[in-house]
Amino acid sequence: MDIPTKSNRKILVTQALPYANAPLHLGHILEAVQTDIWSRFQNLNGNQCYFFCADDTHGTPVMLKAKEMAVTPEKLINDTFKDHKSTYELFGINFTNFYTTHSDENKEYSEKIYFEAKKNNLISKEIVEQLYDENEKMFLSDRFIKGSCPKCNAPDQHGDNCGKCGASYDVLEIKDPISIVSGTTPIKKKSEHIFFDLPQKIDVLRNYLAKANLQSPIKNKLKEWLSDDLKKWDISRDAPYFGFEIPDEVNKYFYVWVDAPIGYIASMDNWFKKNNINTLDVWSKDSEYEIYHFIGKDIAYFHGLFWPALLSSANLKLPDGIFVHGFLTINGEKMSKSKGTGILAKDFEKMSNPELLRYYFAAKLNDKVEDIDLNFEDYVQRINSDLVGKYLNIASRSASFIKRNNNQISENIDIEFIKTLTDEKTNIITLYENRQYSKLIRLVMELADNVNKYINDNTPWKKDENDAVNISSTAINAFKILTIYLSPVIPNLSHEAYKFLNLTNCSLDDVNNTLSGQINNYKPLLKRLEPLTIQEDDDMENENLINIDQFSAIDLRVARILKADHVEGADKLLQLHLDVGELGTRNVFAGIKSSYNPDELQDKMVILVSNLEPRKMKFGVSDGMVLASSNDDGIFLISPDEGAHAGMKVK
RNA sequence: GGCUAUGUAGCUCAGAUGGUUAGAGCACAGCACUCAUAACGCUGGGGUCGGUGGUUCAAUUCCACCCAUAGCCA
Repeated sequence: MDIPTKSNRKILVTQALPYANAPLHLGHILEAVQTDIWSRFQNLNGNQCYFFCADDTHGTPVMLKAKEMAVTPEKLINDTFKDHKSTYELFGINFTNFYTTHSDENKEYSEKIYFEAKKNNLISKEIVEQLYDENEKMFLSDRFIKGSCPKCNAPDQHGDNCGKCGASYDVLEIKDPISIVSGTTPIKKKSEHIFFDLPQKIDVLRNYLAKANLQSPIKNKLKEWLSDDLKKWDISRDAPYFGFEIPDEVNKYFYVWVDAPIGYIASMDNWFKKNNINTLDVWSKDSEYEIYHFIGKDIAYFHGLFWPALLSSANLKLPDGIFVHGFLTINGEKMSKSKGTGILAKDFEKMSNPELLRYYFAAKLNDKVEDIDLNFEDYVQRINSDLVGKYLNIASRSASFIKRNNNQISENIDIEFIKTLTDEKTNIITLYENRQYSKLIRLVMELADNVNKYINDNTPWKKDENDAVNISSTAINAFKILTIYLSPVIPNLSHEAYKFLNLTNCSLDDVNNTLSGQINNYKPLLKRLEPLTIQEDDDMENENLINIDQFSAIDLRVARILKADHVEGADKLLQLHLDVGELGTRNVFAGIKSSYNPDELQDKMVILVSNLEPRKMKFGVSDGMVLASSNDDGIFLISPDEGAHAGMKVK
């Protein structure tokens, strides 16, 4: 499906909202760069394009993360907001507005859309039975449950499917379920949930699929989902839940996936209000705006089905297109914190210039749903040979001749040669428009090769000064054109290049103008890169600083070992019965068998982490942890000085 | 387990709706140049296009199965 190429289009783009429980990683940046390049290109090409985003702040993971950090969810999302915003700035992401889903605007639009859906008979209620954590007084979604597979009995399996035998099951069927949140055994409990009647929207969705600008694999996937049994969508969560309360209900909250996409509208509304644009006009069915969402393949379901259905239920405009990209891998590996391959976006700055990562991503991005690999060796080669060796080299090698001419550009240039570059403008536009950035980069670099060849063939160093200046001026004009072509990808470098050329920001139309007057002395805009290494994080300790509240959250107690026993079948464990004074007695399994005999432990005083979540083990539940220091030499229990008695707090 | 996508030179990727010797950039080798950040230019080596079988006069391109990777579903 072709995007219209008329000019003066009004376009709104969004990227997926980053979740507010963690810093951004490079995968977030991949999407931001893809979207930002597209948005910058649209403006470069004379359209009005606005780019909106927000932090996605609601839901259980934020709530639990805040609890873990011993702060309020509001504090967590405020801090994360600042962090996300500054990280995006580092990579030159040029949002029109970066907002938050925890906002008045979002509440307003969530309620508005919900009421419309209700008015249109799309809302119903059903009783749902779920696992419930009595300790935390909360219902548990599948991801917060572990237990044994009901088919093969494999222990420690996730809520809805078994990693051992591949079986899938309802979370209620899992054997010996444990709440990951509290470590206790949940009970089954019923409660009323609110549902959105997705099946009623099937024709709308079919029609949408036929008309919208979607990549064919995504279209097929959505079709497949549509022809499966569409079920009603559970849009409520019971308290406690960090989110918006559902109006006219008691203790019911909107599921985060309801108000997250509505956050696109809220972010726009927040900015529109200050700029005299009517949000409902923009989102009306006969809107003059085009709306596109850039997302990762993991959330195609929500954006392709739920979101249009939700919008349609409130009679709003459906997005003109959804552009889906694949995941980012690093040096061929999936990003994973434990393997150390999940690079935080902020840490990348310590390794290399973020602007150059934009170029690298552009050189690999296309309109497909394929994963993209960031390979460090490839990255260095690519930057050095493309940007330094080809593109910037044109300016570098031409500038010296112009300098001898008092930096005066000649207007007597090789028009025919310049035409070979300006002739590519429509191709450049098409490639940007269709998000075929990798082809675009290849094309621009081919042009840069041609310019270098042109200089080589014309040997200005062998010519008299007049000819040399003409040849070099031709090359500098070519450099200007290439700079304009690349400017959505490398805005900062382009800006520096414009300064060298004595230009202010250029639009795509400016490729047809020739330079005149003086330019400035050329200073290398980029040095060749050395091979990249993942830095051992010097700031690691800083990053991991905890505050006093977090430390206070750990309840350390002096405990006396009443009795220690061997545990049958355990290689490393001893079972300890502890007297913890006012807290009573505790059963703890400690991995100290290699260094201690049970009888030498009797009456020994130790330090207990008393509020550690209980851990269910094969041999029973371990309720706490005793502190010990260890290395290859052995394990050494930590004891208080004489005089301390069981139950005393340690701080 | 079912379905989908991907698998092309050391690396990153184009491409072929089946048809003479499969392409580019980088890396590598040789030559040349000296304006430029040991940059640039020219030439060259390098691939049985994931594997096996089938359809066909002809397949890397179509079909089946298999393997690897990614994803979706139950």
